[in-house]
Amino acid sequence: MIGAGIKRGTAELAVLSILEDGPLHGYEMARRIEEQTKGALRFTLAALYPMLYRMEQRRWIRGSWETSDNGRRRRCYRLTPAGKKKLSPLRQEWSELFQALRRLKKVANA
Amino acid sequence: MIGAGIKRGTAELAVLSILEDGPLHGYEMARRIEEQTKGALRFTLAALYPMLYRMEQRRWIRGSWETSDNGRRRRCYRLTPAGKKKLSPLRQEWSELFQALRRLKKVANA
DNA sequence: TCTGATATATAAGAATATTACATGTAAGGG
DNA sequence: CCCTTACATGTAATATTCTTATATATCAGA
Repeated sequence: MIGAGIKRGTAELAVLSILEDGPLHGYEMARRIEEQTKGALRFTLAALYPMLYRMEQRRWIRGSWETSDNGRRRRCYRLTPAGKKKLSPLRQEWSELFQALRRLKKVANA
Repeated sequence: MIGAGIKRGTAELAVLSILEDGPLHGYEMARRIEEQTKGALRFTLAALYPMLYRMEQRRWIRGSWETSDNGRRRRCYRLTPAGKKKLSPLRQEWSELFQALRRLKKVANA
C-alpha cells in the first residue's frame, strides 16, 4: 500500500472521481476506490467520514439518508454541480504536479 | 500555482530529488524547485525549514553550517546514504499513486 | 541610508490524519 | 441459538503538518 505521507490530498480527487460514476455511500466508496486502484489507494474509514463532511460543507457533494433493500440506513453522497465543476481543474492541477515532479527527477538524473 | 491541498506530501520527494544533484541550503532549494518546476511547485520557506528538520531527524538528510564566499552563514543539507536509499522506493510509490489515480479517472470516464 | 534580495528561524493557529473507541444490523456457519 | 464476519456510520483524543505572521541579520546597489 502507498505510504501515509504520500497520499495526502489525493483522497478528495479519488472521492470526486468515484462519485462521477454515480451516487455512493462512504463504505462502498472506500471499497471501490481500493478495488479500482488495485489496493494502491486505501483509506481508513475514520479518515473518510470526516472528509466527506468537509466536502459536503464546501458543497462539492451532497449526502442524503437512504434505506437500502436490506433495510439498512446509509448516507448516500452525490456530486453537486459545484463538485462536478471542481473536478476538471482539480485533475489539471494534479497533472501539472506530476509533470513538475517528473521534471525534478529528470534534472536530478541529467 | 498548484493548490495547497494537492501538494501535500510532494515536498519531501522534491527536496530529496533536488539534493540528488548536490548539497544545497534551504533558500536555494526552494528557488530551484520553483524554477525547475516552472512555478508549479512552490513552498513557503516557513513550511520548508521545519520540514528540513523533520527530514534530518529521520536521517534522510544532514545539515551543516557553512560560510559562503560573501561571509553569510547558511545551513547546507546533503543526502545521507539512507536518504538516497529512500529515494527510489519513494518514486515508486508516487508512480503507483499516479497510476492509481489515472485508473480511477478511466473508470469514471468509461 | 534605505530598499530589496538573501538567509534562517519561531510562534500561533488552522487544517488534516491517525488511532482508538463506540454502536448497531445482517448473513451465514456451526 | 450463538458466534463471527461483513456491512455501515460515527466521535474523541492525539499527533502531524501547513499557513500566516513575525523576527532577525547580512549584503548589494541606488
